[in-house]
Amino acid sequence: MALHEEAKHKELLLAHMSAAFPLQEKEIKELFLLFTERKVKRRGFILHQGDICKHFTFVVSGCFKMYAIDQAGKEHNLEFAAENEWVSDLSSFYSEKPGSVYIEAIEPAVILQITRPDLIYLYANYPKFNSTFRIIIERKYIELQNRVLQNISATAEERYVNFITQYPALASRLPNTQIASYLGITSEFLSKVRKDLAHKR
Amino acid sequence: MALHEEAKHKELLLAHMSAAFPLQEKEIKELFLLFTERKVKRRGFILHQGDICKHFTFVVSGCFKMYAIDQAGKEHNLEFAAENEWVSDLSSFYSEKPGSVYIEAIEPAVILQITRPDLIYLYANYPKFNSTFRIIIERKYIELQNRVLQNISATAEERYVNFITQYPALASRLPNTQIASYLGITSEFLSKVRKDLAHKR
DNA sequence: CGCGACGTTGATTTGCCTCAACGATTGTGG
DNA sequence: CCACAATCGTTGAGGCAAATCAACGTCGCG
Repeated sequence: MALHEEAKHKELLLAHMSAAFPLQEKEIKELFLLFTERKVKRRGFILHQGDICKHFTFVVSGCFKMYAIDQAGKEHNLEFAAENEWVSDLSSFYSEKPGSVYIEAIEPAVILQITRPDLIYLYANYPKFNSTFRIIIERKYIELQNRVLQNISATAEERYVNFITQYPALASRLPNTQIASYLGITSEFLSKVRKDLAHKR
Repeated sequence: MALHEEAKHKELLLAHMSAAFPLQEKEIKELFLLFTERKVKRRGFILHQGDICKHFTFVVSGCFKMYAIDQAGKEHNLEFAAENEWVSDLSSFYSEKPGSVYIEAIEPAVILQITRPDLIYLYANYPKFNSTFRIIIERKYIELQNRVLQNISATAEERYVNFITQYPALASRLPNTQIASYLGITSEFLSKVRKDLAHKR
């Protein structure tokens, strides 16, 4: 991979990170130094169940799913992460204990990763990163809370319509099986829901 | 209310806030200055649907529920918050737009609140508070993620057992109707679930 | 004391799952 | 690049989990 490509990818990260709180030259330099680029093939894993999550990951291109597998062997999608999004098993990352989820590429992907010690170094030496990551988490928290509300109050059809409305880009590139798993329904039932919706117009 | 009582309450806040990152004298002084104590009666609201959420709230004693009401008029509990927990409609608090949830006291409560401008002042002048609140949100995020996983993968019975196991103190002081609303099931069905569980032993 | 919230039960209905089967895509290894 | 395999989307029959509606006794609070 050409070096200038990696530079371009880090520019994407920079644009994302400086949106809320613009970074200074020194901070940018550290940022570029501490994030490492990595390519991941389709079906490649960046985290297995039982692993300790060692990286905080920014997705440059491609798409990931984070999921758990239940006793019956079924996958349950907790989260998708495409370009310009963050993905990691926060629970394992901060506790440094083995986690219970998988993170797998749905499409070939390019990512930028930082390790826990390096992130802590950033937090300690450049307080601004505390604000930046605080806001990143806050946004994700608000998203999750809306999802919980949907889960406890809406029907499968309502959740599906909400999903394709809220994430049209994701909806068009993901197989319906993955969306069904995210919504907490079977793919067969999603198929029926889609049929009913098509019939309504 | 005696002043020394308010002081005791703020000590509770301080203990909570300095657990991860110990605070210095100057920071503690500001903390005590910017948080305001308030008493709330049972059934009292600290936030109505349509209001802009102006405060970040720390619960000293008592218990709150945060919920939304759907088109059919039914309540759906998003969150409980008892002693030593935080509650606020983050979405509205940060966007400064009207929110869609209620926050209501289930028990008579004492709270400590900080306004958005004062919190931003803290963030700007004492970077440590960014770390502190980042961690508070991270913990809540991890909790929420586990809840989503439960919602999309577990039965009502499993979710109930998990709830009383994970939050025994809450489970014993909340009416079952409120727990049912939190779990996303009807109170009638929760009653049946409890009967089945009792029968199992 | 009386009223409203609470917990429970039963009958019925509905939303969603399970299992099985099928063509249509898609991706991949040879 | 093709051929085969795997995944995907869909349909249908049957079953189960959970909602709905109605009714009732209890309890705590005002």
